[in-house]
Amino acid sequence: MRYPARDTAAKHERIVKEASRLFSERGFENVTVSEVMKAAGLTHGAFYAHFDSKQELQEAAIAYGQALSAGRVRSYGATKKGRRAYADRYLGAWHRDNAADGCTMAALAQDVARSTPELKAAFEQGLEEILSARGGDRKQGIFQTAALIGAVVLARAVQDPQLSDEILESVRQKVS
Amino acid sequence: MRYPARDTAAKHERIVKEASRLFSERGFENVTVSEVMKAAGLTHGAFYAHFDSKQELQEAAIAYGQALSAGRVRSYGATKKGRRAYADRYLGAWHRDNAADGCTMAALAQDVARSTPELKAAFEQGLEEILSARGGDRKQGIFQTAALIGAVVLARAVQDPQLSDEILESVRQKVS
DNA sequence: TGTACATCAGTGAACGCGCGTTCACTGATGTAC
DNA sequence: TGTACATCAGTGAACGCGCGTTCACTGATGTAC
Repeated sequence: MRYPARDTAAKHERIVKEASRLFSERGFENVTVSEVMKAAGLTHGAFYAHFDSKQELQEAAIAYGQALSAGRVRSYGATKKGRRAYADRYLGAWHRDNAADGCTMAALAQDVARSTPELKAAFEQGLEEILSARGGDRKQGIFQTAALIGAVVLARAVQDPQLSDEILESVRQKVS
Repeated sequence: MRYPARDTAAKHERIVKEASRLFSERGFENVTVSEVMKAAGLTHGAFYAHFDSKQELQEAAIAYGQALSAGRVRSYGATKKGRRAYADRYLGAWHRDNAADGCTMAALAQDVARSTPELKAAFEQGLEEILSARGGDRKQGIFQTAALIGAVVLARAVQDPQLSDEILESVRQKVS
């Protein structure tokens, strides 16, 4: 049947949103098109009415996730205080334990690094928006962003919860 | 045929070594058992004479790669000068462009984060060895390690070579 | 305004390919006597 | 020392499963007249 036209855009965004969450949680390769569509409340066949390929969905998901991150940075404000508060939140246990709703870069940067130029371009555009939203010195922004990402990536990759906490806490203390 | 017994251990290590290189370059999911065995000069069927599963190979590869990294850190020395030289090398274009022969953490930390406790344990043990080999203040070591990893991960994930260089250079300047 | 028809998002079965894993087989090596 | 035999790393074909993608079909919606 033909479905209400104005619902289509909403469904499209729901697919992208669920893809972003699932990819962030498990990586591109460990999430199937069917899973994404199911999470969006549809069947897998309809996927190709929205995207040409899984690869294209990955691009949309990265762009979406990066835009969310940029919005979050912006909401903290481009001040010293704002950046401090953002860093503390970023380095918190909640963020470490909820990759699906966390920073796209901390979840998928290595997957992006191995992928296509298009995907890297979407990632890069998001990074630039984040750096701009953050304000302050650009070099310092890059440095701090790298430290935050590295900290969360490490904290998620170790087995011992105490060491994981120690990593987050150490970077929280040292990051300006 | 029965093959020379003393060659077996060498072949086993060759499999692990090639697995470590290929996994670092393309991630666990994008490398097949056949590819690893071919790189080691064998056919895929023989794989199961060495390992119970691909998962077990991943564990061996992470342990191997982390041990290599620890050795590299150790070779630079646990001094301020040594750490400085190590950081400069780590943040160089060569390392960014040669993930196969680079730091396991910068290549596979996110894959490990999504994987089994066994894999995380192997990763963690390597990290502890690296921190110990690095010497100096532990918190500072953790912070610097996070910044280095984050920088290389970001530099590999962006599309524009100039931005990639800028990321490495910024972190090189800011890292103590 | 009412009617006929084209559209196209969505469904669910099916296809084809690649991957991890298994298995029957090989034959040089090491061991028992 | 020589001979018979068990071993087991390695080979390559095969299996089975899951995934991305395709496709024939549906039927409410929007449009032409």
